Amino acid sequence: MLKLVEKDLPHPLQMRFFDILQQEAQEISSSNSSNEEAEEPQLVSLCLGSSQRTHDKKETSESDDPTQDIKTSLTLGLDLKSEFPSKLALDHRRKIQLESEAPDEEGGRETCLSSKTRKTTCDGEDNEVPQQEQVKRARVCVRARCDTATMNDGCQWRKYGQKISKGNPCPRAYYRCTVAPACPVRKQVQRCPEDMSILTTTYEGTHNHPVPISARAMASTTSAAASMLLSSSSTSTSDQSRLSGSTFHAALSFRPYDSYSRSRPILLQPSSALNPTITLDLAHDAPSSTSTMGHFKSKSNLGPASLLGHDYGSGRPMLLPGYVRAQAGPIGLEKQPQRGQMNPSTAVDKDQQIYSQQSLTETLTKVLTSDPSFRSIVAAAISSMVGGDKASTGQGETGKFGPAGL
DNA sequence: CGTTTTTGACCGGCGC
DNA sequence: GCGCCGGTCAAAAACG
Repeated sequence: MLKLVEKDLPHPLQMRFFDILQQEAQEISSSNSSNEEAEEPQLVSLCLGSSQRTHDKKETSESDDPTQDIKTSLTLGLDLKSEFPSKLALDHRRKIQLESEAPDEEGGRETCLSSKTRKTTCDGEDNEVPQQEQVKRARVCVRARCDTATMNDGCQWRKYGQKISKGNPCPRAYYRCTVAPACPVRKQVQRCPEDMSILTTTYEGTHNHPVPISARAMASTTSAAASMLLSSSSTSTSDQSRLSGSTFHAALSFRPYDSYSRSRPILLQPSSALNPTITLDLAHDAPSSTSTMGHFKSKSNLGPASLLGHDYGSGRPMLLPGYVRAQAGPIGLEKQPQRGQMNPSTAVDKDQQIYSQQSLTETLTKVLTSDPSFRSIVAAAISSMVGGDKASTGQGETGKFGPAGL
């Protein structure tokens, strides 16, 4: 059970921040048929997973229509159920099970995330695991200028692997959240080869524990972004008409996040990956460290080309709304009570970095949650991508997000 | 000595 | 079927 303790709220700004998030949540919930979430709006476990489609096509009724796959994989939102861990910590659960019981009792279920996971068995609860957990999860990719090895998002992470990915000389590091032993959240960190000061952090999964205050900014940011995918999927495509007038430069994309760190910021690229990935580009036109968020950018290889970054507005990086700029600097966030060990090896000026990153993520969240024009853009992009068929795609648990976020 | 990081091996998915 | 690739595991090393 994931409850957010209001008393943890450190600062009026945070309160305001959460207000915005809750407003957004209400919007979303009202626009979706989801009902159970509305009962306990304070329970915040963001489920970025997709629904209606299993991760392994072998398990599903295989769909010949790729667009159908996309349609059914767009569900994002909060999972407010109490059985959260059983739903979201599958691979960790597997690990626990392996430690405590005989492994591989019956390798029938293939609901876990990783390929390895599929090799071993998730426990019997899997029967109750919604399909949402069987699909690849949405990912939120954050690009930001960062001098340290990882962005300090407030959570504790443990590195469990590193790989050199093809096409990028910079190694990709794999981290998992260690705030809670069974937290399924993972992140991947990779530097942009073209600009080593830009760090690409991809978050996947949902924390199954209350996130530290210091982590809520990022968690909420990524939650909001992911929720945007969901809420937008039920928005009319007529919103596309608003694109050209929008302040934001955005394109939506569902593509292998892996290719994200490549050179082209917007890339139309075929993909079989079903992980919806939304990218928050904080690095564009932003001075390092105190970066005002350059713009929000998400990309789609599936959406119409007109959405891919060159068709609405001037095509130039957007200008931020005034309030964003105003808050771009370090703002009154409480100093982190616990900083975790995000980056033990670096951090010469850690405080400054923390401040700037927190302000950055918070500002981003505000953009995501409060700017209707942006919502429209994303909505239009998704709508076009899914062929306008929203609402009907079985968004069982959708439409909510809250401070706990990812 | 417990925890974290490193790093080679392993596995499954996917494209050819 | 084969090879490439991304992601994860797990033993060893490093660290505090």
